[in-house]
Amino acid sequence: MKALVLPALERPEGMTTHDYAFARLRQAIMVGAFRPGTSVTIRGLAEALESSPTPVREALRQLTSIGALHFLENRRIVVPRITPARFEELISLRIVLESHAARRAVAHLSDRQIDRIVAIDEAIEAAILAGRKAAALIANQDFHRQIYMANPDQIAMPLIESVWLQLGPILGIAMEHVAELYVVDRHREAIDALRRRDEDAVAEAIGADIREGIGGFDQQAIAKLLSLAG
Amino acid sequence: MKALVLPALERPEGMTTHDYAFARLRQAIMVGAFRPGTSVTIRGLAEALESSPTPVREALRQLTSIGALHFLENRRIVVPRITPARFEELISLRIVLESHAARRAVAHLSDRQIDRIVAIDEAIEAAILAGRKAAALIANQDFHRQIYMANPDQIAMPLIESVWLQLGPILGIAMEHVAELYVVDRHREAIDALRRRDEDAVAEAIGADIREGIGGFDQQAIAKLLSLAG
DNA sequence: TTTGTAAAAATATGATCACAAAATAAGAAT
DNA sequence: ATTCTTATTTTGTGATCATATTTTTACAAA
Repeated sequence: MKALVLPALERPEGMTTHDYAFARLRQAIMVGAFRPGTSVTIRGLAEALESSPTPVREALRQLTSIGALHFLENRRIVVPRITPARFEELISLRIVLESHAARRAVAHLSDRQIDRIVAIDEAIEAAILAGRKAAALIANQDFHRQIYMANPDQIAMPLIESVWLQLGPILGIAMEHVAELYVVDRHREAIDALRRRDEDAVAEAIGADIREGIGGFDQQAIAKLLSLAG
Repeated sequence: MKALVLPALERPEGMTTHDYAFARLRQAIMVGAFRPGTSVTIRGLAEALESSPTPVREALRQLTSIGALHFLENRRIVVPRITPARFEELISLRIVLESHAARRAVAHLSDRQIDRIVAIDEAIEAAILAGRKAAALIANQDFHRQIYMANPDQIAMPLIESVWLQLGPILGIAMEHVAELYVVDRHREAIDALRRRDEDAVAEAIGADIREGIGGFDQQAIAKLLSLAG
């Protein structure tokens, strides 16, 4: 049993052990730290997190509720495997959910907020140029999140993050096998549409961004990645 | 502290205490057994379920992950309140998610499966005529679920159920204040479209079903319901 | 080598308990 | 009566432990 290492994460003062375990495990999955098919144990993670089974088990149960992990009938806990068909489903769900969320956020975005989103986009490009893959991924998610969250009554964000989590493990593999990031994104187009408050154009740009970005790997490349993940 | 009663639910042999607690609480929320704003306690539910805090807390944590409950900063656990704006967001999300899920299920539905869906639709009408509101609600959900689940690689169902759960408490209130159910549904139209394997028509019918069904209460009626829920 | 069986180890589960935080109740001061 | 303070009760949190299930290992039989 090799010792388990999780990506570091700051623990704010006053945060409960459970909340910290959940946040840290969630981030680990989100950035692809676990490979598909990996099995984890409650005790093992409790040790890695320097706590006890109880709060860890609660965190794991939550993660299964949002599709990030699977409890098998055996009571084994595994990182879900992804088939090409499942991958395609996830991407199409992203497109539907996020173009919808983007459209409904447009009316609530102030110029100030758009400026901040532009700054995030610049951070993404800087991270890509520096080869900081995980940082680029996080910043890219933040770009999308800042748009969708502008809608104060927004409901979709947790669902979208659930899809992101389910894509996490495959992203991890993709990052391993892609030497340099040449991310094609439509962020500029989305920003221009936001500035014009053009809801249709925003929805279209976000949809295209997803389709041509992570979802844009051709089927052959995906199949190869997924076979490596087996 | 009045004793808490939960809708009954059969417990399959071999089901863990945690799974049972989750299933029962989930169903209770889904059929509107809890009013918005209600606060629950771990110990109280453990007593009602004749178990201990540990498995109940795990179930509650899962339910918060899918938006069915809220852990406040106070550490109090409450059934979320719903504003008119939130309600509208939920309905629009249902439309987007479910018409998408329905469209992608069409190609996988066999004639046999469609026959079963027709049978469910008849069960819905029977329940409505008999005034069995909760049964009608459950059957209606089953109608939708059977369609979406026909897609074997389907990912959206858990997200859709999350939205259903968030609508549960308002449905409970609606059921209390509507003497007789006169549910307008587009199920026949959806079934006809399924038989023709017409994806666009199926998506359209499902969208209309949601829009004109639960979502079809006019804004004034919703506002009244929501004020009662406060 | 392969297959089947039994012992051992590892693991998930759920109840319990000590502790901390929060809410409630009770009483005093204004 | 109202407000503030204090004491009591209630409640969430997290560690621990006994138990049951599962997995792994060890070993015998084919």
